[in-house]
Amino acid sequence: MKLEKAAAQLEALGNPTRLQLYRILVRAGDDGLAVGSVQGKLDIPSSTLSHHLKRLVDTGLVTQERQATTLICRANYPGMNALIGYLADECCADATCAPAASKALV
Amino acid sequence: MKLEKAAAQLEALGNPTRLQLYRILVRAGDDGLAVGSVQGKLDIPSSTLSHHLKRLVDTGLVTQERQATTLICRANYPGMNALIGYLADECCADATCAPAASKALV
DNA sequence: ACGCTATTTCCATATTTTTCGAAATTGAGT
DNA sequence: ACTCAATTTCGAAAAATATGGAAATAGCGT
Repeated sequence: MKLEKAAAQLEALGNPTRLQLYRILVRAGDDGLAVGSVQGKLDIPSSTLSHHLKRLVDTGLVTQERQATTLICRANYPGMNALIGYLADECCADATCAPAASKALV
Repeated sequence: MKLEKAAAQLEALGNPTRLQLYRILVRAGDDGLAVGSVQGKLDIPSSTLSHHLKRLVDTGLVTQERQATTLICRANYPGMNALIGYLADECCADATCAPAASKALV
């Protein structure tokens, strides 16, 4: 994982609306969720939602798949895990990282 | 961990310069690093560095401690772990999270 | 082809972020 | 008090982001 990519993903998640959006997709699981359904849950204009979604897709945190007229969105778990791995790796490079939490990631 | 706080921390790390800065502090370990030393490694103007550092401190990812005229900066490991925990928690809320990695965090 | 629904793109604006020189501040040490 | 070094604050300009209305597009079903 390159620093630039990690930063882009972190920035993508670093917006309350997008973090909430991502969380909704995570909750939806493997079935994913149509853009319209997400919109219903977030109650924001479709154009705004589309912009945020694009950001998440572009950074590799979300994938999309067409099903007829609707677009199914899914959280990209491996992508998130790579990011978490990157952070944990940084965090524990020094081994003084307090909790055993991220060590389990190694 | 509240969504707002998580988003603020993610946004703070979501800037290449700040992520690099944070990484430098992580590498420095418990001894921490003076602002001036960090500046030497990053080669950016002090005022710019100060702004970035403030952002990391404000979001709780970095702590600072005065030692005479120099300010020692340290990565806040527990803070980072809380963030990683939050992300992992989100990621695995659905249990379809592919790798076993973040499961170990629970 | 037409109509319908879902979603995106275009465009424009308000806000926030990034950047950094210059000036101010802080805290020894003398 | 004075000076030097370290760091922050001020002020300001350029760039990026966030937001959303309106128009365009895509893809069925008829």
